[in-house]
Amino acid sequence: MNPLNEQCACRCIHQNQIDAALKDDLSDSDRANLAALFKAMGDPNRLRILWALQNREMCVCDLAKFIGVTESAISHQLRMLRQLHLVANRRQGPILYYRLSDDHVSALINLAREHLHEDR
Amino acid sequence: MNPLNEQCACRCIHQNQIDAALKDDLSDSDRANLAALFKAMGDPNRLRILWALQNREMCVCDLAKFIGVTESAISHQLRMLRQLHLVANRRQGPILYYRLSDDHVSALINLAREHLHEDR
DNA sequence: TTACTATATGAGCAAATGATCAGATAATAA
DNA sequence: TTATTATCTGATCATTTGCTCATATAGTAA
Repeated sequence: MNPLNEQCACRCIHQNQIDAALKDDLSDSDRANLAALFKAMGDPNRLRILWALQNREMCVCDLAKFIGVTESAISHQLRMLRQLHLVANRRQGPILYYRLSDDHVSALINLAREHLHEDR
Repeated sequence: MNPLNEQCACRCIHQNQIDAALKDDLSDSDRANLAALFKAMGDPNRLRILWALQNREMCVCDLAKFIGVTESAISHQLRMLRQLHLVANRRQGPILYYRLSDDHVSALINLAREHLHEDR
């Protein structure tokens, strides 16, 4: 053992730190759900959709033209965003108007922008 | 034109909404950087790393054992997290101790957890 | 210098992702 | 009913991702 106690038997492990990390680790479901949420926001096109919906409702074909992909692609993306409760919609005749489902979405985006724009 | 003005020449577009969305759209770099940030947090293993680093510094081999992957895998992930300014490190001898680089990371995770756990 | 250890890097590959296309479904109107 | 329109779904495919393995680099000590 060296005096700093920085080494260990099996390839440098600080076992107490590992045990502590395991003890307050995220639950399986929290981990999966959190990752799914961030992953959903981690695609440029989905992020653009969310950003645009901060200021207005939009229908599928509006979003398709806005992003520049097929309506099918938008519909697939909106399904994911719906399942994660990031967007909600209302029907008016044959048209579905999409909006952000709550304030957390905007808050997350703006917090992330703060991180990006902070001085270093 | 129907009375609700819900239709349009080319497949249901509300052109004014699209124009407005384009006008206040994210810049290319903001969009890319924001998406990269969320995408980085959108992987279960990277999220576990960030979560663990909220409460303690950890070295590469600690994290490898904690997550259950090779040190190489951890090193690759930490490089990404470093480049996005999500983690920082300090060297003590041959060992690099990693930590969260600022409070935004925790804030983002906790805000996302609020979203997940809210009543619906 | 050499030996040893912690971390980083590049190649390669299986799995996941995000798009398109074709076709299904749901709502409106004739 | 049928026709039309908006949206959704499933199949498919090129690209991206995240891992492991082998190797390179950097720091410490003899």
